[in-house]
Amino acid sequence: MDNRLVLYNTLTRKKEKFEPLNPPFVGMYVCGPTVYSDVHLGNCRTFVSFDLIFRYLTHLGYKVRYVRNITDAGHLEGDNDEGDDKFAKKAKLERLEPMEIVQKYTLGFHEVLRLFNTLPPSIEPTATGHISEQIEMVKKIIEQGYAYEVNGTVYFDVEKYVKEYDYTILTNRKLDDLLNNTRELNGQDEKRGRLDFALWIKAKPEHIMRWPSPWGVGFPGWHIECSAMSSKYLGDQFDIHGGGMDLAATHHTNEIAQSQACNHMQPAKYWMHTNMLTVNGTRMSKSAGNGFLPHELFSGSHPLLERGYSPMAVRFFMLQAHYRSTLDFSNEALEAADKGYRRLMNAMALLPKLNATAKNTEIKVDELKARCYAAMDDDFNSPVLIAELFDAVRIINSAYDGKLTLDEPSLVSLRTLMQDFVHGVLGLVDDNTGSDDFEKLMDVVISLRNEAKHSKDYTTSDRIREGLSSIGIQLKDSKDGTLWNKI
RNA sequence: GGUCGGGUGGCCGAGUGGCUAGGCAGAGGUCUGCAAAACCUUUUACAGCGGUUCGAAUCCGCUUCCGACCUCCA
Repeated sequence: MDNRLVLYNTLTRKKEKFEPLNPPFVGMYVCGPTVYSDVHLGNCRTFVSFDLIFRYLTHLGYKVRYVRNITDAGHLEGDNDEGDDKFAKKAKLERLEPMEIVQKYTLGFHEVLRLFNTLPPSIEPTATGHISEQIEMVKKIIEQGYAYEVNGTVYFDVEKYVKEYDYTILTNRKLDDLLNNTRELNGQDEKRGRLDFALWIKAKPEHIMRWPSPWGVGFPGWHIECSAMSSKYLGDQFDIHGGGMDLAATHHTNEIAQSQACNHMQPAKYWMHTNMLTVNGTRMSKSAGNGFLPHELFSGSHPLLERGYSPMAVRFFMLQAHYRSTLDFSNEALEAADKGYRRLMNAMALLPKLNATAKNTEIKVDELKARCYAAMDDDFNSPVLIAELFDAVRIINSAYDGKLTLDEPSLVSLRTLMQDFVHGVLGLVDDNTGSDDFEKLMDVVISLRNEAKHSKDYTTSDRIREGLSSIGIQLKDSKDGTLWNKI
C-alpha cells in the first residue's frame, strides 16, 4: 500500500502525511445535500471532489467506508427558532407532503451524481431515519453538562464548552470577534449565550415534520445529525470528515463541539474542505440565484451558455482544478475542457488498437507512472495528474502514427496505467461511444466512403463526410483506416 | 469591521527559491486528393513597490484589487 499520501488538514492548516487510525480501513464522512431543491453544479463539485478522493484511497488499497448523509429533516432557515422549515415551505409551494419533497429531490440528486459517474457511498443515512440516535446524543450532551433545555428546546452551551475546549479550532477565529459579530440577544431569546445553538427544537403547532422526545414534540437542530450518524457508522473517532468550505465555520465547528462534549475526543483526524465553484468570480449559490442546474448545463439551456456540455466533459473540467481552489465557470473554460476531454478519450480509444513491437523507443512508462502517483499523493492533485496523462496521450498518438514504438511490457504497462488513472481514479468514461448497432452502421458507411475514395470519386466521399459532420460525427482518416467520433 | 484565501501568458488552471506544468486558443511545418485528426516547432506570464538572496514569479514587508466565511447554502 502506498504510504506517501499527504493531504491538507483544515484542523492544522497544513499538509499532513495520511495515517489512518486503523489501516487498512478508512472511515470517511462527507456532508451531503439538503434535499429540498435541485442540486446545482456547485454542490456537484464537492461530491465529484470527494468521489476522486474515495476512488484514489480505494485504488491505493484502503478499505474505505464512505458515509454521506441525506439531510431530509426539517431544519429552519436560520440557526435559531425563527423562520420556516425548508421542507414545509417547499411542500406548501409545490403542494406536496414534505416527504414527497424529500423523495423527489433525493432521486434527482442520485440521478445527477450517476450522470457524473460518482461511485455511491458505502452508507447513505438520512436524518429522519436517525432521530433516536440524535435524541440519544442530545441526552448525553445534557448529561455531560454542555447543554440545557428551555421550554422544550435544547441549546448547546458554548460558553461552558469554551472553558475546556477550543471552539474555534477549525477556523482559527477569535472568540471575542465571534461574540462581537453575533447578534445581540433580544429579550425573548431563550438562549443563555449568544453563540449557543439549538440541538433540539420545540415544534410549533404548524410545524409538520415532528418527533416525540424527552423534551416534548420537536425536531433536531441542524448540526446534530452529522455528529450522530458519523459516530454511529464510523465510530466516535474516524479518519476523514469532509464537506464544502462553506460548512467549516458554523456546521463543522458545531459538529466538533457536539462530539467533543459527548465523547471527549476529536471526531475526525483529518478535516477536508472543498472550494467553491464560482461564476464571474462569485460563488455559485442557491440564494444568490446564480446557480446552474446540471440539466441546464447538459442541454445548454442556461442563458449564459452557448451550448450544452456532457456530464463527463464537466467532470473533466472540475478535475482540471485542484479541489481546494475556486473554479470559475465560463463558456470558454468549458469549451477548452470539453476539447481536452475528447482528446484524452480519443487516445483511450486508440490504446487497444496499438501493437507492440520488439523494441521500445525511449518511452519510460514506469517514470510516467511514478509521476502520476506523485501527483495524487500530493493532496489529490488531479490537475497535475491530468497534465501527466496528456504526456501519455502524446505517446499513444505517436505510437498509433508509427512515430515511436512500444515493446510488449511497456504497452501493457501503459494500458494498465491509463485504465487505472483515467477510469479508476478520475472516474472518466467515454460518453461518446454508440451502441453496437451504431458501431456496425458506421463501419458500413465508412467502407462505402473508402470505396468511393479508392475510385477517386471524391464528390461522393466528401458528401458522406460532410453529411456525417452535419449530424455531429467527425471522420479522421489515417494510414490504418478511418476513425470517427461524435463532436 | 474580524478571520481566511487569492491576484500566473488571449481563456481555464498547476507549480516552484535557479530546470518546458497541462488543456484550449494563436502562428509555422509534416502528413493528406482535400479536410479533419495526429505529430513537430513556436509567440504571449507570474498585480504594484520595496527588502532578504549569488539568484524570487516562488520567502518577508507594504500598497492595491478580488473573493469566501462570520446569516440558510457543497
